Amino acid sequence: MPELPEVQTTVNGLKKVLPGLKILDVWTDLAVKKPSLRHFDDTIKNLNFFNIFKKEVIGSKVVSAERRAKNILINLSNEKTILIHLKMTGHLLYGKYKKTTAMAGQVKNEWEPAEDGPLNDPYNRFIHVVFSFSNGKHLAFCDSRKFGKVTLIKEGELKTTKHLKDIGPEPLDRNFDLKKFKNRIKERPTGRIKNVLMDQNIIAGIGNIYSDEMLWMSGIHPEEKVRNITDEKFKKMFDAMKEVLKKGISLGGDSMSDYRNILGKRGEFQLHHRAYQRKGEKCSKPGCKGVIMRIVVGGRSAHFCPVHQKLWKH
DNA sequence: ACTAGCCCCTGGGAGC
DNA sequence: TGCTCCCAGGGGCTAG
Repeated sequence: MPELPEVQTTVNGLKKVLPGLKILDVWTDLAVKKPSLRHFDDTIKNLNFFNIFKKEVIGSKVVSAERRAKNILINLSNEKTILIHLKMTGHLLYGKYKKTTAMAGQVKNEWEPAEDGPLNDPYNRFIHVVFSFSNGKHLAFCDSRKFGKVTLIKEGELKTTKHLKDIGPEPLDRNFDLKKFKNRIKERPTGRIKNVLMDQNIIAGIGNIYSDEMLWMSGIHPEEKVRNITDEKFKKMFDAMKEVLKKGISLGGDSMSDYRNILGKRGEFQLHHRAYQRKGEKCSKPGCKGVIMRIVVGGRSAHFCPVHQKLWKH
């Protein structure tokens, strides 16, 4: 599940390869397959709008790439920005692709990695959008469940677009200190901490994996009400948040599921899970005798240790 | 303010 | 081998 560390890993890769490249073409299969181009969001919801998108980006150069929350922003020389949200199963792949057009009498119109392209991993085969660049390489948007979105943001609308305007502060910003963290979280005093941490409008970029991990580390039950959390616990949770997100980035993200970096390679954070997807396993906290369990919180699975992550008692 | 529930979507795993 | 059923979940949405 792409969360902040996975999106950052992708953006770190894009920063190295995209700036200066001119976009020559854009292809999608979403135009010919039902249910059309919902992936291109409001402004680009049908083929006509995809053609507008194409017209807007072809011929411009990539200036820079950045991350905001779980969104990838690719800034273009025409002062527009391509916004990509990977949602659950999306990732971007950079390298050489070849287009296959015909097979067994049927018109096929798909792309596959060339030998020197991104790794031909089974999870890298769901290609739905391909950008072609002036250096002969491609950027492919791969997304098995097709939840991801591609949008074009016009000049001056980055601050006001609905995709970004309500997003909370970046947890790894130097300026984002314990006091600000606490104030943001406490805006939802009756909320359950797991839900509040994953609310993008409170803090940006945290999803199911990293919220489970930071709560495990700080010894807080995922259903704990925010108003019950002590200052001491806030400090632990804040430190755990920074640690776990930085660790995720340094390990190249989490590839327990289908996330891959832009070269098609796995990250390694999944090898360091303490809670997420460890239901039934012994808690790895030294001295703790708990067994990790799974419950549903806010419609999402939450994994935690019932021994060292107890609910506050009244 | 908050929650539950539904929806988008489809590969993969379990069960038969 | 192949069928059916269920699950995963980010985020948008509605209804309560």
